[in-house]
Amino acid sequence: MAPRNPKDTAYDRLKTAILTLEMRPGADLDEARLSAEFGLSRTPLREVFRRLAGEGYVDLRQNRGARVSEMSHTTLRDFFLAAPMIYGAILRLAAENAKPEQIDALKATQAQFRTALSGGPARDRAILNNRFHEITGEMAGNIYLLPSFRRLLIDHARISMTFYRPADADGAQGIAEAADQHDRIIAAITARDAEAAGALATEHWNLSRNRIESFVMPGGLEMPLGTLPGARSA
Amino acid sequence: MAPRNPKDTAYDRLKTAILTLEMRPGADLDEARLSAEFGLSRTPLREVFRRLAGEGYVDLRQNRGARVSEMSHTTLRDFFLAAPMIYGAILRLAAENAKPEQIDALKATQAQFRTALSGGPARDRAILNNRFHEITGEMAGNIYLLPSFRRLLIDHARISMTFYRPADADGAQGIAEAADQHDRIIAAITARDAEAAGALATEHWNLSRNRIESFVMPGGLEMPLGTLPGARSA
DNA sequence: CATTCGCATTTTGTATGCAATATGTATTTT
DNA sequence: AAAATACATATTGCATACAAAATGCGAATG
Repeated sequence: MAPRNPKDTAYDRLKTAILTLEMRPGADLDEARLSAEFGLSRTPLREVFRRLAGEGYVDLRQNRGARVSEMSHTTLRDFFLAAPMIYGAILRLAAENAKPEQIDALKATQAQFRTALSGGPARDRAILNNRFHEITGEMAGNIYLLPSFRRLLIDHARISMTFYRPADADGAQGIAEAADQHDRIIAAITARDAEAAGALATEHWNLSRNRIESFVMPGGLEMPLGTLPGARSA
Repeated sequence: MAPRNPKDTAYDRLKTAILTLEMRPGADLDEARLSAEFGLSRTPLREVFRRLAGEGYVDLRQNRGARVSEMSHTTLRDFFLAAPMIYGAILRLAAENAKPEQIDALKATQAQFRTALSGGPARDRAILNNRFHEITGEMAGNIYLLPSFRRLLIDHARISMTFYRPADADGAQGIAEAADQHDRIIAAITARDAEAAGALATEHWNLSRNRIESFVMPGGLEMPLGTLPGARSA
């Protein structure tokens, strides 16, 4: 879990920073600054950028710096088109193929996630939720589905950060519900029940979508129009 | 289409070599030899390797060379699990979102493909078929589906190379059928008929799978068992 | 006063040399 | 003779120096 060499450290730190929105979409990555920060020369750092680019964390532009990959309205739409299908497939396959040690890892991560729910920082919640889903991807073990799945998880983490933040009552409710779904997912996988797992994927995404919808399209502020100067007050 | 700088040239040549099986799965890429061949130093070539690795063309191993990504029985199974779903989604979205100039590009590629069918080398057929599907991916324009779709196309090209080779009668028949399906795909996309496009995806994969099945599991050679020494001939 | 052009500065890209790691081979040891 | 080990060779990884490209700024011009 703890990478020794500075290169893997740089990779991990950048990855985490991007997932938690510590580095905002569109922000550019300064080779000089970061190589100094991680105590490593530009050459290996640039290789880390290439790797991150391949996985969808950053975008590279010719003769221009690397940038944290963007998120737009379009991507949000595309996201909810692709996510249920891919995640449904992943969970089905996870239920069919999960190895015992992977199930143990999933349970351990879920335990940590629950701990983070009661008191940890939003950052930890998002990272542990991400890790939970990463493991389901490993369980499925289909190398053709993983690239898209991993790409989805990146933006899922970033979108989630909005509602893993200091939560209002509704937000906390949603998070608790998500945690319960995780438990049911673990149960379905343990029971090798592909059907149930697939159904849970849909459920899990519906919850996510509802939370995001209410975030993107809030109820509307209840404020009267201002009165024009010269107009008579009622 | 023609990349100027040696870096893009290296990227393109390696990509093509891998897709056409000119570089076999598992073959290792010699930094020294290739950098000499492409007339560029090891540093940028290593960056090309990172890029190719991110897209699934090669695998990188710590302190070991880069290798052309492997294909096994397992991957073939995973392939046919994932392909119909992803490709179905891609073609649906392509029908919904294709832009006129993309449709033109698709038609142009299909024309070239047909030309290559009558007389061109197997290599060209595979590359043009690959290009055809790449364009449908661009039409769909969903950044979350593309990573898996592109990964599938790599192995699709490599698997296809087996039956785009000097074809027997059955093989030629299959290729002609595939070309016809391409035309129907173009028609569905032009008509913005997502349903038809999705159905054609399934059809297209069934054809592929049948061809591969008959290649992987051939009819069986009709040869009698050899007689044991000392056994009496009938 | 806005715009454009040229120059200085910053940033990205590439080459090379050296360090670290892996690989192959010959020698020694049992 | 087989196995293990030490050494030589080859290959990969990293840092630095230099080249090329982009950016920002100021001056000149309309």
